[in-house]
Amino acid sequence: MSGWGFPLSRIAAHDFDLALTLDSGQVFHWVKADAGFSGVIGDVPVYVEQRGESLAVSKGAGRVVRRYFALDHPLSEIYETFPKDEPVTTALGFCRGLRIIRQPAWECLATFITSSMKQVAHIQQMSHAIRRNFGERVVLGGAELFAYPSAARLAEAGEPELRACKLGYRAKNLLAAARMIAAGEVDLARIEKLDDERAVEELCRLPGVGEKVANCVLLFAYGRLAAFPIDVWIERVLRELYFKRKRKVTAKQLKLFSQKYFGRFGGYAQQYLFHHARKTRRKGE
DNA sequence: CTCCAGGTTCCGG
DNA sequence: CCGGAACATGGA
Repeated sequence: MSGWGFPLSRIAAHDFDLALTLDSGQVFHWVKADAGFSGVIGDVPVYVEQRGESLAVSKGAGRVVRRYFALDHPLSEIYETFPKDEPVTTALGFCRGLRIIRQPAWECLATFITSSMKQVAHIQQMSHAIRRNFGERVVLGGAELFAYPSAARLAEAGEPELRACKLGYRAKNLLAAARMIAAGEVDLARIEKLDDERAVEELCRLPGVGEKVANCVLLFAYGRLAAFPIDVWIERVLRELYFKRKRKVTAKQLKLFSQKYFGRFGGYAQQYLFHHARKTRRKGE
């Protein structure tokens, strides 16, 4: 039993760091609760708590949790494919146990549409506001949680209601994207069948989705572990650590370099470099 | 107050 | 293809 009076069950979780994973900027709605975290996976309210090499999870959620947190990813095999250079080695030492999770495609996509030019803290606020205002309310023990609203649900919202969630100019994009998905103009299930390049192209048909967001979705929702999103942090890392004394380095060059240099699990390397940079960089530098 | 944040889009070289 | 600018909002 947990402190809030719902039953727990235990599942094995080797090479997994729950807190690290939830703090790595992949997903934005989990909250600390008791000795663990509570959140919603799809429409299932879940409590998760790390206990060494296993997890205590709210009863019945074991299978969903295993899949969501990608406990089947072969981390040691993935680490072996990493380039043996200083930046990646340092990031790996900092991030061991961080897993690339498998989020439901729509909520991942929608959340990253709202992420542009926003700090993680603010993305969290927007995610919570959208869930609270439009999402299905679910209950776990005494606590109430909210699922992410479907595309169809958001499609019938008004732009002012979305702006009330502090989305700013992103409201228009999220609304338009929700309408296209709800209308079947873009089919997220079909993305599964496309190769990475085609999938990015298809996702980029949605307003507010460019290459960076599309790659985040491939990586964090579709399990395309080679996808390598290049945001401001990773761009800095690449420029400063891999192109140290180069005059002009274009976006195209950064993309080509990262795709061939980091290999078939480049997404993992990217996430480790990102998280390490974000957590260790002081503002003056 | 200023700076900047897990960008995208549009526009002129 | 490349560099700039506009676009909202709130932490730091």
